[in-house]
Amino acid sequence: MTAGIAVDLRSAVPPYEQIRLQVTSLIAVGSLAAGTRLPSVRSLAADLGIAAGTVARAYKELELAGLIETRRRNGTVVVGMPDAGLPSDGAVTADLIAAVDRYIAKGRAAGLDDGALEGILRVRLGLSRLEQ
Amino acid sequence: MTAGIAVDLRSAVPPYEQIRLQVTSLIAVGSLAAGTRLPSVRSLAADLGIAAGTVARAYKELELAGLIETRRRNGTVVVGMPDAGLPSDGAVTADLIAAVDRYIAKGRAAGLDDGALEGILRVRLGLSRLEQ
DNA sequence: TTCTTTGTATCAAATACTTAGTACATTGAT
DNA sequence: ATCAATGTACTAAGTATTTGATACAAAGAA
Repeated sequence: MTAGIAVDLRSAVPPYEQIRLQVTSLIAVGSLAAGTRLPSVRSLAADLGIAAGTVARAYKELELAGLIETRRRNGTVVVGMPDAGLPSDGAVTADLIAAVDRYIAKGRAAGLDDGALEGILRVRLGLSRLEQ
Repeated sequence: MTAGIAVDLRSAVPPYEQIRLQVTSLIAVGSLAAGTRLPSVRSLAADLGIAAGTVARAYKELELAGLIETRRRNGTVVVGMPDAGLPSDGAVTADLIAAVDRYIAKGRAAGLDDGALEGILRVRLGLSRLEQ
C-alpha cells in the first residue's frame, strides 16, 4: 500500500517534496497515528514508480523535522507532530503559539505569503540581513 | 541609496527573491510609504553589486503583485499593500504589525532569541499551510 | 528634435536542484 | 553465523532556475 500517498510527476513540486508534504498532512490530520509504520523506501518507490532515493530523501527530511523516526531493520514509524521546538514552558508556550497563529491568520487575511510574513518579522526584530 | 535593501549572495535564497521579500516587508511595515520612489534598477543593482536584470525581475514581480508601479521615464513608485477585499488596508496593516509585535513581546518575555522566534514562525507556517 | 534616464526583452552561460542507480551499513530474524 | 530487509551515502546525469550582458523601447528634459 502507499498509505494514501500519490505523486504527480507533471507537477512543478518535486516528488520528494510532494511525499514530505503528504506525510506531514496525514500526520497532522491524524490519518497517520504515532507508532504507525510507513512503507519502506523501496516499496513506496516501486508503488509510485520512482527511485528509492527519492522516497529516502523525503523520509530523511521528515525525520529531521521530528515527525518520523527510522530504525534500520524496523523501518520507519510515525512519532507525531513536533511541539514547535520550544523550551517546554507549558503556559508560556501555548500563549506564544496563539500569538504567532494570530499573526499568521492576519497576514493570510491580508493576502501575504509565507516569505512576506517572515520578512515582516525580521524587519520588526530589527534584523536587516536575510539569512538561511 | 539602497532604500534599506541588502542582499546576501551566499544565501540559498536567490538575490531577486531577497529583494522582492525585503521590499514587500518594507511596504507592509510602512517603511516605504505609497508614492515613494524606489531606486532605479541600474542604481540599485550597482549598489548591490549585481546585474540590472536581477533587480528588474524583482520589480516586475512586485508590480504583478500590485505593490509597486513602474512608469517608463519616471521610475518605480510604491503603490501600497494590496487590500485583499478587506475593510481599510491601513487598519489591516496596523493590525498586522500589532500582531507581530505582540508575538515578539511574548517571545522576549519567555526568554527567546530572534532565531527562535523565526524558527517558531516557520514551523507554524508549515502547519497552517497544511490546513488550507 | 535630440538626449538621457528609465524599465523591458531575450538569450547564453553559470549555477543549483532533483533524480535514479549503485554500493554500503545496520539490524532483527532464522 | 547467516540472511534478508531496511535506511544511507555517493555520484553522474538530466533538468530547472538564476544570472548577467546586450540590445531595445518608452518618455520626459533640454
